Amino acid sequence: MIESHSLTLHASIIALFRKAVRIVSPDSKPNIVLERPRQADHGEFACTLALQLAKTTHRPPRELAKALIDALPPSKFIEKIDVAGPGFINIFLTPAAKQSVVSEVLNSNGRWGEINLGHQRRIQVEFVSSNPTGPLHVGHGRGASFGASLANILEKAGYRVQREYYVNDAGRQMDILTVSTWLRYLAGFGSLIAFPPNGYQGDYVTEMANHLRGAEGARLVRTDQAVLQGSSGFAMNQHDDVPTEAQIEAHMDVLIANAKSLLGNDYRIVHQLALREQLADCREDLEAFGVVFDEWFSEQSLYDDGSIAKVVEQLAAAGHLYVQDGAQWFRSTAFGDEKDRVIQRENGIFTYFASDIAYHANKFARGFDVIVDVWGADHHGYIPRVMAALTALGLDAKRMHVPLVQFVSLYRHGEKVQMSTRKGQFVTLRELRTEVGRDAARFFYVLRKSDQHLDFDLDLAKSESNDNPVYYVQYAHARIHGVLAKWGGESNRLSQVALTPLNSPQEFALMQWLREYPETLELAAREYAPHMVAFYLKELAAALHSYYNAVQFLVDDESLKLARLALICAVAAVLRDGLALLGVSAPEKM
RNA sequence: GUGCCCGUAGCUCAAUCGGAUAGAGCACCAGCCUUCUAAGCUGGGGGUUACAGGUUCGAUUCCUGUCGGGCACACCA
Repeated sequence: MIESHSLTLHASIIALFRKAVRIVSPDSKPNIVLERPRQADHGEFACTLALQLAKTTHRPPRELAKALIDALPPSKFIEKIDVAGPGFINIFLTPAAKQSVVSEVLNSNGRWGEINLGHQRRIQVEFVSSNPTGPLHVGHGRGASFGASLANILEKAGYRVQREYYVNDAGRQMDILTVSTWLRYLAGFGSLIAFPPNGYQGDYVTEMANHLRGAEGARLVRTDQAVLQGSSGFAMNQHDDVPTEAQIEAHMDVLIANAKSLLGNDYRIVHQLALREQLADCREDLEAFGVVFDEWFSEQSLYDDGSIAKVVEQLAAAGHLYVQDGAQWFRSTAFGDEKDRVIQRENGIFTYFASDIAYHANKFARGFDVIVDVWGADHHGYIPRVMAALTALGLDAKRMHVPLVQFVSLYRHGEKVQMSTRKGQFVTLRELRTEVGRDAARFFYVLRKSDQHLDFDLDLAKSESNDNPVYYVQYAHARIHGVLAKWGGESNRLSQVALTPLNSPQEFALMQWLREYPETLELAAREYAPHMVAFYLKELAAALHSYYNAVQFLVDDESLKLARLALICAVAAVLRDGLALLGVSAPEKM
């Protein structure tokens, strides 16, 4: 990390206050915090130290504030200090201290905003992790945007980040996809079996069936009687009664079992084809969305290498398991969960919870200092049991964090669009990307707090995409580039120019925003809140547009011109950097 | 029923670990292009922060309760 002048400025002012406290109130050890006042006439920094100390010292805050200011050692950065309101200490920087940020940005080689919050600790961000049973939909898009932006921000904040996708390639949902593909394949050879209501009904399944036919010919065809052997047959068309949920699931169980026994080792061929095609599709889709993973971690591998059996043994050996009704239970209530959880079913099959324990134990074994799981909000009840299991294994569950991303509701023609992956009635991420564009989609997704429901109005996003705030930010960047292009000089020169001509309110406002960039990133990284970066960029763009309308850049006064160009060049650099963190492009022309 | 999240301008949302006069965008009204991009700017109206208490110098923020919305409460994944 570069030694930031901005941070030393911040730190040096805190150091001044620490000295002042030693004189005014030697016994106090307060946590000294500098705030950014919302209003410009409250200075560049504000300190609430006097208000904090008032309680313990039993002295009026304004009097304390005055005493602190008197005791403050002089600083070349500080123009003046005021006491305001109930006892705020407002600090006003000298013009030179404010202007210096411009050359800092321009001389940072694109590293402005880097902070050392992470101290190069290893952090894993796992996100999306959607079942590879169909195309990603708009809900996954939010998780993808959030996770990818968060990972970028954490990297900028000094963490070594690994981006991971957990592939649920081992469960029943994959079996259902496999059977669905096979049934479509059979239908292509004249099978009359009714397609089960809980099968995957999207067109992509038929496509995979065609690929299967191309690769294997008629080799995998079996008779309808054999495929349906042992099923109640409710799903045949002649049946009028509406089947119950349990009947539907039982029917699927029979189909899966029959498929496995009828196809033998060839079942794996169908399974692998479906998995391979879905993963490839998913990866391509995400990459086009600007979301790239370092690792695609297979759930199946945890079965194959015995990891799951191993953690279950570990838990058993530690006395955390018991048997009831033939199933094996984990006593998670001993670790704060509200009820105990089944880890191995009566039929001997491990639950998803079991593989999840093994997966998280594996993450810890890989040596990450911090583990971040980005989950949908509907999984919130799942957190305590995973934490419980990790604690039971002797791992430090506090190193795991689970930011929850709330649902996305899609609106089309003013009506809520119902989404169901199985029935194939959903708007896919791919469709969304095509309709509103990658930049708008990525920005729109992180434009609200992750724990807030997101209403995505497709018509608005499509028909009035010019109103999308992303264009506002990108336009600021394009405008700056336009000016620099018109000027035609060497941008590198600008990092050396004298900045003293910059003294208008708009210029000081812009410089203040530039200085806040690292602080915004620190907060966003701390709180796992990429939306802060999006809001920051809107503010910075607003300050730029305002400035753009107020002054002329290419003026005759050479020193004034260069100083102004240096300022907007620095603004462009920060806009570009911030947009990149969010996976949004920074066009030079619009 | 129990647990978690949420409730802020007409609408969509912010608000820097409790800070100063709660801010933007959209919509509405009035202005600004002979000059570097008007996808822009300037100004204006719009609020009992769901409600009632509590904690303190200070509460949208923390605590309790009520009302309203979402989600979760499997030997599913």
